[in-house]
Amino acid sequence: MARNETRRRELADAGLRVLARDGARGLTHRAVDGEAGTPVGTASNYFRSRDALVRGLVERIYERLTPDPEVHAELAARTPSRALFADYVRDIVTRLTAERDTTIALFELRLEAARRPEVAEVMTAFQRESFAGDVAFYLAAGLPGGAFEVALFHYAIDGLLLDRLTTSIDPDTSTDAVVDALVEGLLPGGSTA
Amino acid sequence: MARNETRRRELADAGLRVLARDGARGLTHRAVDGEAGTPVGTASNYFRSRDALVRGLVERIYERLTPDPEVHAELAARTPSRALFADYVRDIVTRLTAERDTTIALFELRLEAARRPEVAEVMTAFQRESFAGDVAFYLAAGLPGGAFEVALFHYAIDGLLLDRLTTSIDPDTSTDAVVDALVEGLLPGGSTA
DNA sequence: CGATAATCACTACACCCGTTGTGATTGGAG
DNA sequence: CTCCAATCACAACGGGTGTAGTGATTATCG
Repeated sequence: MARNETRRRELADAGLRVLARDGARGLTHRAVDGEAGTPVGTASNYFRSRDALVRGLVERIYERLTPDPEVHAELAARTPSRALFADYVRDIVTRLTAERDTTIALFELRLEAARRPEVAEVMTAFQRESFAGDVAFYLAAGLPGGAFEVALFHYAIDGLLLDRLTTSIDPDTSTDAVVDALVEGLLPGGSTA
Repeated sequence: MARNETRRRELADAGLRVLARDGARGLTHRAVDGEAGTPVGTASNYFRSRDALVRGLVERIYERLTPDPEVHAELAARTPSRALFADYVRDIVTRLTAERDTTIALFELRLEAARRPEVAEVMTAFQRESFAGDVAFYLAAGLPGGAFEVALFHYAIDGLLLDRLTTSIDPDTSTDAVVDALVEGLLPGGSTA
């Protein structure tokens, strides 16, 4: 009997929903079964321990958040420019805001990584890869600077997402306007209004 | 017998340490007692339920993170300028980085606020107040713009702190350099290198 | 100084969780 | 078709957790 990867994914997705909705405290084997609609014990069969469950969730996030190659290709085909990069950033923000559960779960796992080295390991790999991709795109767009500038964007966007997904200090401001302002300010060579 | 506020604070501080070290999952009455060195049952006496405990932690954070009036006054006495604001931001980042436990606990509570309205209430009050203070300082420094620009800083700095306190994408870059670049870019009227 | 009320240490209970084990079921290889 | 190995559903247990309750202690006030 083949390893049932589909069901494993479903369970992991259910786990991410639970993690987003109920927090680390609510993430239990039984809760995952409840969310996935599987009989009690199923999650426990697929992820033999709670650590294994968390690791499974990180790997699933890794799978879900790697950028869509189509969108990526489409963007890469366009003429490199400042506006192109703005679109790139906006796409990321839109996607992560839409996938609220995944993004909140991601924040939970980042905090978990601060405590558990094994989680940190998978997490670091994911972040580094994602970061490297962003830098590559940035350079391909012919923009000045490099890793340092992209890191600035990462910080700002993480903070923006956290604000948007939790208690916001400025809920009335359009998210796009914020992204535009960030691109304007953090990209070298911007207007200085 | 008077309400023992000192002990209540000690318990809350212990709770914040536990929350930072073990996460929401590890935050239990008994763990708080263990951390505080008080007999089992003490935390449960002071915070009658787990919800009450969490609320107590938020209130304690509120207490601990309100800016030091001395430092604030000292800064306010200086000539308003771009460099002054940079120092202001740097002070905040330094303080929050040093108080690692508190800051991580704060992130935990922000995620918790996304789930529990009662936590969100206290959290919103705290953030709004802190934000208003920053805006006031920003305006007093005679800098162009206002709430919108300060919000940008908030996002960027939250993201920076999260990066610094968990798995960093760019651990070798100096935090001060990042802050400088943010001030340079996000403050209207900066150089455009 | 005595009354009073809250703190404090400690106990007890019901509940839930992680983990492990055990047959029944299932689908593919020989 | 037959056998085999992995999946699956389910049960059980040891441990930890939230919560409430109970006297003893102690500080404060009339």
